[in-house]
Amino acid sequence: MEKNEDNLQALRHSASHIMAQAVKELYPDVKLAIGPAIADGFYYDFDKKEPFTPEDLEKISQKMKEIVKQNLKFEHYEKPRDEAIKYFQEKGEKYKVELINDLPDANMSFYKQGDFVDLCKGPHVGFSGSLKHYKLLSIAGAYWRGDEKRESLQRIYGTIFFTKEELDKHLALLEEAKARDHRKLGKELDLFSVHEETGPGLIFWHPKGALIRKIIEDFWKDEHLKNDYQLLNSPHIGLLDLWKTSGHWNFYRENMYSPMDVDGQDYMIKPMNCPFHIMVYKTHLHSYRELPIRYAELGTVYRYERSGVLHGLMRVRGFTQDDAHIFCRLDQLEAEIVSVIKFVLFVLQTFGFKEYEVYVSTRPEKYAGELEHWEKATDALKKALEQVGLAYQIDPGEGVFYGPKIDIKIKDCLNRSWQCSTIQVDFNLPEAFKVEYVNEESKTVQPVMIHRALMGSLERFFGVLIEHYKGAFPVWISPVQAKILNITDSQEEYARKVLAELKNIGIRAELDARNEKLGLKIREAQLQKIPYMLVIGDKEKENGTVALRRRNSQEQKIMALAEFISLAQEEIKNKL
RNA sequence: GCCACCGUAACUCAGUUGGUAGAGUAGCUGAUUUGUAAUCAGCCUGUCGGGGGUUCAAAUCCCUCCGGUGGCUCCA
Repeated sequence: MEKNEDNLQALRHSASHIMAQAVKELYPDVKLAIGPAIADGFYYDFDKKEPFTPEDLEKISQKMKEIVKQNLKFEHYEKPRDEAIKYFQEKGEKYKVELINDLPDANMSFYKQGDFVDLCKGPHVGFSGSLKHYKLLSIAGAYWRGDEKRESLQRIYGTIFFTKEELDKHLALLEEAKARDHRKLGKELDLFSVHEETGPGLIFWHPKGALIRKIIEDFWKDEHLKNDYQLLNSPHIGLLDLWKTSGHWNFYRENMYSPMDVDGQDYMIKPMNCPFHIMVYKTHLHSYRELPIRYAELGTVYRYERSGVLHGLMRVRGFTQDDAHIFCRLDQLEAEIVSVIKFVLFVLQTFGFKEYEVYVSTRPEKYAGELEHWEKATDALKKALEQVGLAYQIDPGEGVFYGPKIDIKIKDCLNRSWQCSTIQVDFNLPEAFKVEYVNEESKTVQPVMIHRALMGSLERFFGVLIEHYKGAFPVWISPVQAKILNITDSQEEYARKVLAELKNIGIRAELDARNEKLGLKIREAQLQKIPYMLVIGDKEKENGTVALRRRNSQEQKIMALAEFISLAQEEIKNKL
């Protein structure tokens, strides 16, 4: 059999059936839900009273082995729907009956291997004998049809490949992902923490993390000023009425915290920055000549997230968006979106992210504003993407309540994607807040608003950055760029001079002057993933040199201090 | 929020069928002045996540709350 992608899907789908067969043989009372192939494996959902244990997984895996050995044929056949319903009703498979009831076809497609029969449109591999290189990975809860009001099922995840090598490679990838986990590295590199005492989903940036954040923020602000944005700062709370006007109270309440009483008035902690930027805009009457007006802010927002979804820096309850709101004329919309897309790509590429997945999300069921506006805005987003030459997919119904959006997911070095950047068109807020400008004919007109975030949130972006680089940040971002390691006390004075000189020209350097052996100092600097280690012994002291060792090689290079400085400056300038 | 699992020293983890806790690292003290990934010795460290219960006795069993993990759902 050929080993192309489609066949891999068939292989995985078949593995899911074999797993279901094994489960049915071991636990006959289990009811079957669904079991598809997914991106890197397969799963099957079961309705079983007692929870599956890790030991069960082992048993199921063994049973699967037996089934594979029997080399059963996957047989395809069809049954008329009433017969199919009757068949599953008799077997007590209520989920299958429900599935059939929702299918339009007159005949139902079945697959059978050995005594195991499943409703399934296929395709499958020919024989169970091909299912050799699999592994069951985890047990998880899942709702029937993804609906939390319905039955809670147990899902078993697994993965399978055609060859042992591919399976091993995939398992190694999972290990590698564990080693890169930003929560683990965040602790090891002392970057951030969360505390039970302060509440989940609230991030504490430690000195090294906060320093990285400052570097990111400085870069961000400088680039925004270069790109004709103006920087704002707005408060963290505001009157509830504002959020009623904006529509958030109607459409976004489940993500907002409860109001707090201040002098008898209800205040909200902000989940978004947009209404505040509108306040600034509205302090003046604006001419069409001024547009587009671009307000940018690193705005910290708080949103209620269900406890089960919180995850390190990736999903939190308080975060800082690298937000901006652009007020422009309708005829400027497309060009403005184009320049935002270009800006996004520039920023992402600077941080080393070169691959993306782009989505255009269209109108959701709960929405504000007029249909005609939605269409215009969606159209502008698509056209802008086409103009920049970015391929995109449509995400139907996934837009925000006030307008359609472009989401750019970045792919990290393990090919995992993370949603960070977002560009959203909004006709609703200008209407709600009566945002205006004066046109050529001296008439007041409503501008269009674009909400956009390039990195999304500093927290998530930081998390992705940590995992992408495995904590070994490029020199320009590294909190400590150079560690000076003297061998004995007698070079300490020279080492201090080196330190002062590096600091003086803006290189972030530290001196490890402890009375320890060089091996230990190297080891610790290495574990902290510091890009430059500068060893200083008697020879270096006498000659005014440093012995450079980089974190990514064992090789040492002796050079004049001035030479190291220009080398480092060059790499920092080029954001390597 | 829901399902499952987990929560022992600052960190990583041991702790047999219930008999009130241990190892490495870190920290502190001292010795050592060391040339590219761990020098040696000594010392210190805990309401075993919180509360309640069962028991003569609970880190271990039960209940409950909090927090974490993997998913579901949702999202920057």
